[in-house]
Amino acid sequence: MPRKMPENRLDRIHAAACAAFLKKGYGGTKMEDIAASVGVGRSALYASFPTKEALFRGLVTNLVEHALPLERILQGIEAQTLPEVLGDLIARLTLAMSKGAGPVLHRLIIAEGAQFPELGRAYRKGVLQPLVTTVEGLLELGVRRGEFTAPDTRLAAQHIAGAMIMTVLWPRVFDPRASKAKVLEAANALAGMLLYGVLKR
Amino acid sequence: MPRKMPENRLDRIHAAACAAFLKKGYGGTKMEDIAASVGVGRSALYASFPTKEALFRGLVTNLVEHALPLERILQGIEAQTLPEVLGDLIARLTLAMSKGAGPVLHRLIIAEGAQFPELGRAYRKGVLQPLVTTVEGLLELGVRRGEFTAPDTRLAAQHIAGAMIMTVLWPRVFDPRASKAKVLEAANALAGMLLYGVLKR
Amino acid sequence: MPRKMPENRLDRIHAAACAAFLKKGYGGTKMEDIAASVGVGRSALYASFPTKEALFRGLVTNLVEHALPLERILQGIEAQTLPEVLGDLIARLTLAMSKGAGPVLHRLIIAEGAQFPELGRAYRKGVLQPLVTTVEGLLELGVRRGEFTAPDTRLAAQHIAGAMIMTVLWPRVFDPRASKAKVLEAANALAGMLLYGVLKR
Amino acid sequence: MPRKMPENRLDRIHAAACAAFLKKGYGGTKMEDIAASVGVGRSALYASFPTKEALFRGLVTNLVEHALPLERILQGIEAQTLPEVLGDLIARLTLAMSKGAGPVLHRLIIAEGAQFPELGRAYRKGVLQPLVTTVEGLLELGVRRGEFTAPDTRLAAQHIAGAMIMTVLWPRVFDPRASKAKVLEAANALAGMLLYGVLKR
DNA sequence: AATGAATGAGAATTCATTCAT
DNA sequence: CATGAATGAATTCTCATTCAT
Repeated sequence: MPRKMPENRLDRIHAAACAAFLKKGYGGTKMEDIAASVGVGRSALYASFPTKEALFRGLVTNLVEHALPLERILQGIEAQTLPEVLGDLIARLTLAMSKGAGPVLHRLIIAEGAQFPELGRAYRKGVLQPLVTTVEGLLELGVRRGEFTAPDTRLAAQHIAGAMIMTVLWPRVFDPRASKAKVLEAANALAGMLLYGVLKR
Repeated sequence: MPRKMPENRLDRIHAAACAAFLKKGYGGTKMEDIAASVGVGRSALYASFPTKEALFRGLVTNLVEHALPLERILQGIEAQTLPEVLGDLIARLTLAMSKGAGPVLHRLIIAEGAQFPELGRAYRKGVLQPLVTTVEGLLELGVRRGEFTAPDTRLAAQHIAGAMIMTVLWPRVFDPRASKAKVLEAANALAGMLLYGVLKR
Repeated sequence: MPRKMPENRLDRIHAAACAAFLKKGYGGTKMEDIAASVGVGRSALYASFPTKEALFRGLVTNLVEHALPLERILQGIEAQTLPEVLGDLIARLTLAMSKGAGPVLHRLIIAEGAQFPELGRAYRKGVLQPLVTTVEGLLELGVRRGEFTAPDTRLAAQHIAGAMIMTVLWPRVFDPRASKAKVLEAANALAGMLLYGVLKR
Repeated sequence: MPRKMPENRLDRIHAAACAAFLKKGYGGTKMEDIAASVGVGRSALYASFPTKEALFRGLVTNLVEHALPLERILQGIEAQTLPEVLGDLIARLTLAMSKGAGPVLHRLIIAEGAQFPELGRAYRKGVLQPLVTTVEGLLELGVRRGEFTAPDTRLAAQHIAGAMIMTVLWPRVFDPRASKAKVLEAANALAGMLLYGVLKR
């Protein structure tokens, strides 16, 4: 069986690297960890990537590209009113970002962003900016319409984006034993809180 | 004049290590980086710490101990009504955690927590739990009094805590060029949003 | 052609390590000494042994196992009378122990035994005890038969064993310029002296 | 009490170094080991010796000078017949060499002689040669008188010297639990065996 | 294309030695 | 003089990367 399936070889490496980098960080991950996880020898990895750094960059770049399914989520929103749209966006996007390798990306950027400035830039451009901009757009529209209130829409959008990311990160980083099932609840609760606050009306 | 001040030697090492670990992470930081920053030779560090790992653990443990000036902040709050108390707590604590080495700790835990499980535990016990518990306590009281609304006070408290941490982290991690002056504004804006939401009443 | 013979790699390392440890002792031997002698880079050694200490232990353990060809020697003895058997044993065993890496072991144990207690134990169990016990057995038999005289057979056996080891060690340690050709003579002379003493009858 | 007794400072260092080098060998002994044992700081040693090597050389040279109390022993011998003189010499010298730091020297030379050739030479010249020569002299005299028999008096003398050294070494190196009380017995038994052999007459 | 043996550039750590006090 | 802090050279061990097969 020398011809297994070289097609998704790259994907399998990415998956293995993803898990390894998540657990040990860039510096703590050995090429052997990844190779063993894929089931090949160290040297085989070098057929797909010239260096460990290239592998890492490729992985993160790839994650960035799929991290924010904005368009898919936006198209799926059927709500009519602006507040409902924003709430749906927050809840659905948070949920979507929690799936699969989503949480990994944020963690890697927080951990290694300073050492790989261009990855930080790519993340900001590909994830943070679109997210913040989209939210800010909705907020501004709402403020103009008198439906939302926010002294500084950009700051508010940043806080909303940050809270979403933190919600995605929480079970992985701060609560290892958390049941994955709670993700949906958490996303909805977040949306509610950001829209209505905790103050009873 | 290296023979002059062995008094605060440990503090100086901690400060240098703090900066280095923040920038490069644990694995990426060389003892030489720290030593050079302190202004001594590599081996001088070993007079204060037996290993690099011990230095890291000591640093993080120290950061954990000073990360959450809960009591000081609580005593400083003069507000009377419950909503004002919670808002003050969020704003002041977020501001306090943004000072000095505060942001470093969160970043290190997110980055290296998986490799140093006991540090993760110490962080959860010394920072996360007190913060979440305190906020949850206020929320529950408010809910009982009919002043707050929250379907799941624990989840809400987690979200609030998470948002505070993310606010602390944001300028360091996601927005390197952000002016430090905005921290106060950001903290206040966060408190406002979490209390009132973005929905106009 | 370094890719040619990984077969006896371990043996070659052992041989090189043997020579190096003999000349410089454990502490004085650098991994590089051994590597250079084998003709490989430092790191190649770590494919065969996890640490320098493991290499040393492995070597000594190996030497212990082959240090005392008691059975082979005993089977080769054709003498009939007990005195002749003992004399043959002393002479032949001393000669055999002088061959190859034999002398190295005794020297290493004397030099490093205190730092590696378990190696000392292995040496006592694998070399000293069998040798002393065998000699003591012959002595006791002879004493019972009235052919030997020894107030304390165990002490006598220890002295005989010690004299044999010293004879093996002498040319290497105390007389670097001694011709190797004298080994046979020395072994025979030792056997004669231990049997008959120097006193003329 | 800043002026304790710097007189015997050198002796105390020698004693401490002796114990340390015996236990760990030259390479394995740290200056701190010795300093701590003397009860001073590392740097204080450098007032007495310029380097670790000089300390070691000085120690060994000193030991060599006192290792073989030939004259004292010879003067103490009251025996009249040649065999008795030789027997007394062997027994008394072996006993004398077992006292104090005696065994240390032989062990150090066996262990480190190859790394310090001049110490080996000093040992051969100051210990081995006088011992072998003296014994050989007695043997030759005895052979001429018809009292001793030895095909090769030099070889016989070497064996006797070697057996004596080994007897001195045995309890320290090969039998750590041996009671020190047995030394006298062992010395006498050795003398008997070397004179008369084990063969019953 | 894949392997595994080999490499060499580090990185942490140790320790003899120095020197200001 | 003695000390303790500091140093820097050495040494072990690791790991990304290469290359003959």
